[in-house]
Order: sequence, then C-alpha cells, then structure tokens
Amino acid sequence: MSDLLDRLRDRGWRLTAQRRVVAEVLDGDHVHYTADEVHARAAGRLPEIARATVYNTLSELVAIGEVREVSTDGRAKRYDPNTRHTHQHLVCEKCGTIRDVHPQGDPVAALPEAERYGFAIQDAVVTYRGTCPDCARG
Amino acid sequence: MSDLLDRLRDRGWRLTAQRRVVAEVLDGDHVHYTADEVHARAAGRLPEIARATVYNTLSELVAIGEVREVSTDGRAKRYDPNTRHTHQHLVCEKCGTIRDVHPQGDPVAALPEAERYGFAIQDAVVTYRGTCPDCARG
DNA sequence: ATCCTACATTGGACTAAGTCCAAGTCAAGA
DNA sequence: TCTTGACTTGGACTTAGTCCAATGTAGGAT
Repeated sequence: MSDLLDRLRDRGWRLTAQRRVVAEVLDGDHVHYTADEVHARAAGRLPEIARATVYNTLSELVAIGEVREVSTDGRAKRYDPNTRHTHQHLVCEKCGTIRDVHPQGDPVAALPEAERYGFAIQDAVVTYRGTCPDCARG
Repeated sequence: MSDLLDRLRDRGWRLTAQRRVVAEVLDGDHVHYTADEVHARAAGRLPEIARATVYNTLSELVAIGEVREVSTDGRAKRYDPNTRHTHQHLVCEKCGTIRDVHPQGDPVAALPEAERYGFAIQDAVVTYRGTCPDCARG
C-alpha cells in the first residue's frame, strides 16, 4: 500500500489525509467497491470526507492507471485496485460477488480480421457470468 | 419484424400501438439504442408515448429474451435486438460506435477449472475496445 | 519555524438514468 | 358492444454521478 502512496508522491500528488484513506480502503485482493462503498469505508476513518472528494480521487487514480473502473451490471461502477496483473472478472448473477480470474490465451486473437471493421483494437474485457457456490446452495 | 410481433402475440401480449412502435424501432442490424434513443424514435411515430412505457416494454422484451441489454460504458444501457445469433461487441472508445462481432472459439473454455471458484458459469460477455477507422482518421 | 499560494476539499445544487404508482385508457374475448 | 384486466400515462421519486464557489491546507520558499 505504501508503495502506492510512494508512486502518487512521485507523480507530484499532494498527500492529503483524504487521499491516504481512499488509497487504504482500496488495498487488498478481490476488492471491487462502488464509489459509495469506498466513501462509507473512508468515512469510518475520516468522518468528514466528502463524497465529491472520493469521486475526484477515484477518477484521478483511474486516470493514472492505478485503479481500473469496472461496470459489470449497468449499476454503480466498481473500482478495482489490481492493475499489476491483467485479469478478467467472474460475477455472480444473484448476489453480485466478483472474483478476479485469469483466462488462458488472448481473447483479442479470437477475433478474425474480417470481424474487425478496420478498428485498431486495444484490448478485450471479458466478464464471466454464473452462480456462486453460496447462491447455488441457497 | 412482424415475426417479432407474432412471437409477442403468441406469448399472450396485448398488441398496443406503443409496443408496436418500440418493436419497430428495434428492427435492424447493429442496432444498439439507449432507452432515451428508443423513446425519441418511437415518439417520432407516436408522439404521446411515455418514457415509462418504453422502459416497461424494453424490460419485458429483455425478460422474454427478445432483446439483450448491453452496458458497455457505465452510462445508459443499450438494447440489442439481435438475440438469434450469439455475438459479442466491438466498441469505439472515442465515439461509442458499436458493432456486432463473432469471435472464434468459446471464451468460457479459456477459464481453467482452478479459476472458477466453484461457480456454475453460464456465459461470457466479451467487449473488444478500440478505435474505429473514422476516429483514427480524425 | 512561518508564511504563501496553488492545489485540494467541502457541501449543496444540479443532471442523467431509471423506477414507482395511482388514475385513466383500451385490446380483445364473451 | 360490453366488460375487464392488462396497459399506459405523467409526475414524483431514487440512485449515481458531476459541478462549482467558498474554504482549507501541504509543502516549497524564506
């Protein structure tokens, strides 16, 4: 985590208490909070933090590539701090749980030239949809 | 298109003027309108149609599998009437244009058992992101 | 150690996308 | 043609997110 703070400082970021707690909240594996969830957790440590600040900070983290924006369900966007290793997502249709997964091969290679319509393709986002073990039991 | 109306009638739908124009708007290839775009086009033919009716009709069409809901960008959902042939989407990052594409192979097969976390996987949604020829020239 | 100031934060108003509901309308079967 | 339950309406409401003027402060300059 402190390495993230270091990277931010290297970029000339002012290290405010607010940015610190947002960065702390976004620490860990399989973390995919919505902006409101980040705000709620950040407010646990720094009660007066404003929603606008959380949105600002998240947008900045996305802009510099430290956090990925994920919109799996057309509802609130989620923020994924794991940008070190490229990965895709596995989502439970019932409860919305998200796991990071690593499929084999390159999905971009599966798209034939004739299907590219002259686009310069940058990447492919894959979302696996299914039912998690907990929901299957329920 | 009238085959869609037939299928709806077979399901016991009341064929109102409103449902008719929504179905007509959603006719064609590479159609991916937002709810508001559907409403605007429908209102061209039936000026008094309410937004709520368009939302209702779209939800029903999605529920019975005649239309697919697509959320590529975390903004408004788009509605895709092409559900006969499974396909994925190619999106231009700049202008938002969407094309239907047909990648080779089954993306679900690319996910190793060890990466499935006990989920029962139903399908995979793939979004190719890139820049379309028009935007590349601009 | 303190001062400055450009950058950051705040909170409240605003927008976009979508949902909900009570009252009115109408498609289609009897 | 009548009836009725399904459908539509429009406006209020919710959720997610953006914007902005006023205020605060991190960190370099002195």
